[in-house]
Amino acid sequence: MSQLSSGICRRLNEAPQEEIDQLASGHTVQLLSIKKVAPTSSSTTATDRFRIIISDGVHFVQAMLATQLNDLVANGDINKNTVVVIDKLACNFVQDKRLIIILDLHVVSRDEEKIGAPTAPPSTQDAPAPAVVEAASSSVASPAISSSTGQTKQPQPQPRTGPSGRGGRSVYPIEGLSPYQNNWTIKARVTQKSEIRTWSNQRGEGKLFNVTLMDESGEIRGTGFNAVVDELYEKFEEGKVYYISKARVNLAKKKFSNLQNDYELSLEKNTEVEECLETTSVPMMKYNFVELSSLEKLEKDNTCDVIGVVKEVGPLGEITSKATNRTIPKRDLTIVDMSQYSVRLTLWGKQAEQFAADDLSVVAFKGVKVGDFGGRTLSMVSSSIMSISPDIEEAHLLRGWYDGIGTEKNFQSHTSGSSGASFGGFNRNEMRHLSDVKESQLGMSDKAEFFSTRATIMHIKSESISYPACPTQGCNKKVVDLGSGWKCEKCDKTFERPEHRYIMSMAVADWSGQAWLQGFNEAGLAVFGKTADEVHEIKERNEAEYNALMAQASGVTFNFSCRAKQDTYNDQTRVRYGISRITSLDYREEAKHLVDLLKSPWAQ
DNA sequence: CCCCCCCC
Repeated sequence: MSQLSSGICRRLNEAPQEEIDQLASGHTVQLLSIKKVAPTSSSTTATDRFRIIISDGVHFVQAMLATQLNDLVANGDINKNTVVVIDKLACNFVQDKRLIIILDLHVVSRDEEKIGAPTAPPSTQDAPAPAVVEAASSSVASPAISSSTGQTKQPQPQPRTGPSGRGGRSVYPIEGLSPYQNNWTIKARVTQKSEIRTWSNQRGEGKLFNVTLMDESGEIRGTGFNAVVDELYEKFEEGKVYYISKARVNLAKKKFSNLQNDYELSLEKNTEVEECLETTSVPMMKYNFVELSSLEKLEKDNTCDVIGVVKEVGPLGEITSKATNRTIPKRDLTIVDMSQYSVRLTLWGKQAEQFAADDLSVVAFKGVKVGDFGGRTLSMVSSSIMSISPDIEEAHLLRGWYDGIGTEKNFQSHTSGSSGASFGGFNRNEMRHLSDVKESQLGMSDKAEFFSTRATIMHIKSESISYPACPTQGCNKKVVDLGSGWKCEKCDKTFERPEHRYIMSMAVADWSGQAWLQGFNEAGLAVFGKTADEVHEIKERNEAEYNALMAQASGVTFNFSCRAKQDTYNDQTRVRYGISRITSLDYREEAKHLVDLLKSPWAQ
């Protein structure tokens, strides 16, 4: 049986604020209960908070587990009756309550019985009872603590203990900040500082910037508006540590940040910021990594932290923003992790241009945004941080795994899904035979369904394979021949000549059956190797040559990604299969896939 | 008080 540090619970409950620091570590306690407190947002584990009742065998008190220790609960490392040594804690005085936060601990033993018959410590006039933090939205902490003895405690009046810590400052852990307290100072590292951004909408206009502030207990986002931008923007430097006080604590909007904090700071005109040169106790960066396999559980537009091996570095490209018409450099990376998933991650601007990691580097990303194009994608945003080969445990683990066995692995991509067209590589997991597509009635429900298939073109309806389209980039609407020119109703413009685009219907077959697929411009280009304009011109000029072209296209095999969807035409409802992607067979890839199949568990 | 972050 373990020896507990009897007396510590009572002391934690009674010690004045300035003495708590001396109680901060080395105590052996038993965890009587670990309970998740009401989460503030739906399903993410990132925001879970655990309330723990710790016992010294005589008394028990409540504490919160710092969120960076949540894994201990998730992994089952700590449990009811686990005996641990608290290596670090912080106590935080909130109005008439005190809030104990366990910052670090290690397990002494697990399979223990409950030790002793601990009771709630006697209440004292001088010491506030431990706070119960229910959730971000609770405006008043619950006065009750649950316990095996069924006792409850009433909140005690809060004695105003004087500020402690360096130079008369009361340094609070970020984790303990809440709107219900003033006179705090945090000591935090700026891990990220945004550009100054301006906005203009119905409610007005202005400018702002964000910083991410971090200490050993947690992190919080700070925002400064307008005049505060002028005041503080230059003062903050990424990587430096500051004492910050007199900022307002507001509820955070979770959708726009994955920081583990229910609150954020509004930096005000009178907010005090002073650089602190003693920085050793403040860690450099905090991550809350999610596995790539679990990205589908996150909603679009959430942000997350991921760490992966950069398996592919795409070429530098650029896109033209539809909203602003500006061109923006971009580069796609494909990253993979130990969950054996891969995902595309897009870099923008300078980061896209200057990306220069070695092949197969481990790269950590903080605060990247989740997209749902063809499944799941990730994108850097202004508040994201990319760190190449970071010196952190997760990076070393991943490095070792990848170099050891990861190289040989196949990675599942996030490109199936039912949310959009297929992207990138051909998705073999959605591979169906044509008979299977029909038998399983894909597309017979109300929503579109997606599948891939390898099939051979048997016949192309050759009477009409293209239409005259508007040449405006991205319009593609059919234009009307006015005799004097071609008019686009949508663009309200007349053009000297149209740009033909493919629209074709073709019969394809595999060993199991056949189907009619609808193909558009991309499909025509792949099948004929010519633009629709060129083929149109051939058709006008030389019927025999056109027919030869059609004949040539038959008998060729492609991989198709298709969208199956019901539609009704002339009172007849049927499923149509649209080609969303078509690729020529790459025999090397096909053979590799066959080898993978042979190696897969169900082939053994 | 922002929360846009672009394209397929």
